[in-house]
Amino acid sequence: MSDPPTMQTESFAVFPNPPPTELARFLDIGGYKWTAADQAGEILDRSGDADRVGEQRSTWAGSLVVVDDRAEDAWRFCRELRKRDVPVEPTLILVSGSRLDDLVTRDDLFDDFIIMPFLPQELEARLQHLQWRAGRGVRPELIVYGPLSLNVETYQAMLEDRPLDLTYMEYELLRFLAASPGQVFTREVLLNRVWGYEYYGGARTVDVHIRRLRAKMGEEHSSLISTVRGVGYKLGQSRWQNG
Amino acid sequence: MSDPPTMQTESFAVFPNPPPTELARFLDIGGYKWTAADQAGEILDRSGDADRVGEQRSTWAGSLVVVDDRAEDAWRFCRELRKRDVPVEPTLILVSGSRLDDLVTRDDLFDDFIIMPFLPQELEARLQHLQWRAGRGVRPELIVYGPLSLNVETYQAMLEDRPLDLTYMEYELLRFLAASPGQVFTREVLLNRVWGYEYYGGARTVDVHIRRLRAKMGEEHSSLISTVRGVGYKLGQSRWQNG
DNA sequence: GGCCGGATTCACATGCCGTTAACACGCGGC
DNA sequence: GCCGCGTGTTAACGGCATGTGAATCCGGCC
Repeated sequence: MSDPPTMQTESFAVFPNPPPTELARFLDIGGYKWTAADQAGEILDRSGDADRVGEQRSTWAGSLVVVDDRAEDAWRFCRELRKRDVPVEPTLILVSGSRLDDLVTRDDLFDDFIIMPFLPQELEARLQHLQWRAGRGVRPELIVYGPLSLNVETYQAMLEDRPLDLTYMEYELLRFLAASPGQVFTREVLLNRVWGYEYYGGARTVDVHIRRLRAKMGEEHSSLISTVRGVGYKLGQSRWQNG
Repeated sequence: MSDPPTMQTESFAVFPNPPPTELARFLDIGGYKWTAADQAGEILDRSGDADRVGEQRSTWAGSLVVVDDRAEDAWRFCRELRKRDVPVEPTLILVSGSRLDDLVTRDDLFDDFIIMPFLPQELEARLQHLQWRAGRGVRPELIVYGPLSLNVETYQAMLEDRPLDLTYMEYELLRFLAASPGQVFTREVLLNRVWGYEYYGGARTVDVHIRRLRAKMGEEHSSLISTVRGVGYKLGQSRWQNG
């Protein structure tokens, strides 16, 4: 039936190794997984061979190829990737303005390109659009804390790979807490930020919703939300406290 | 009127009218044929009707849409073009850096984009690459999700190999949902994206169309569209593993 | 140990919100 | 013009999420 939300073990293949710092920074900050290589072989070896033991078999979200100094190597890299049946697509080319002419007659080797130096927002948008074209949709926006993960787009919550079905208010409250794990929020703050600034209700309302959340989380995880007596609630324990 | 019979008079549809001078200059210098318009209707009228006398029937190489001041109009332009059976594709968006955010969640409306102000060489390369892609027919015309499949070109919907006959609005709504399976859309978003930004109507309208869709899908498949209480609707199950 | 403030738990009333049916309007065809 | 159809609106219904009050429990403090 409907496939589970693809747990992103998918990573991007990046040429060259090491990639330009601005690219590495972008990928790391954006939370993308990536693997750099100088030879297409290194990538392809890691793809197939499920029988290879002890090593994680990777699937690929696409490839990012920098065409600059080592232009010939870069294009060879692309050509290699396209040859194999293991799709490491889509391919996005990062090209310096002076090498724009390299693109002509090579349309078959890439799916999109971007000029360096690039705006992070532009690269973000291009990657997203490529993913969309590939039928993968936008990569899910997830809030993860320990065993808990919230998919903001589908309004789904998972606890240790089991779905948690929450009501609207429960979800909103949990999402707010999970957005700042470890931070304590007073009931008043929670009422303002989750229920809305114009909301005037008793402070007990928060208590009850916390209670319902804990109940749905089950006994073993109910302590994920901890009470700070006299103050309010927070998600998770502070590390320095008692331990 | 005296073009050689083999000569296609393909030109680019351009929004808005008049386009920014830098774009007009680029097109003229590059020897591209183009026609600017403010309404998609002007473009579409010029497409069909071969019997229309004294007026040149045009075929289109693609469309160039500037998203800047009149962003809403621009997106409506794109949407109109995508709806019709007359393909005015591929679509390239020219967007100012400050409006890059407009691109997210609109992946279905364009094939590529470029940031203004642009390098002529970059636009040249993008147009060429788009043409190359178009020749290969890369654009997917089938949307498939589980037992449901939509043929975007023929406006036909199938459910478990049985044809579903849907009205126009029903089809548009279902297509929009199916384009991002699992993602929840509020009624407001659906009204904006499916009915159009200029549409102001009651939110109940969405409910009723969802109801009609579910009815036509039959009892066994009506759960394909799931309700997220307090939020909106989405395509796909609320829980993906047995439950 | 007793007192007290605060947190937890339970039960219940309320009203929001999704569902559904029925109707009104506009448009195109016969 | 009439009729059928696609579409949007309105209203009634009903379920369930939500909020509230009260009882109970717990932890800290004198």
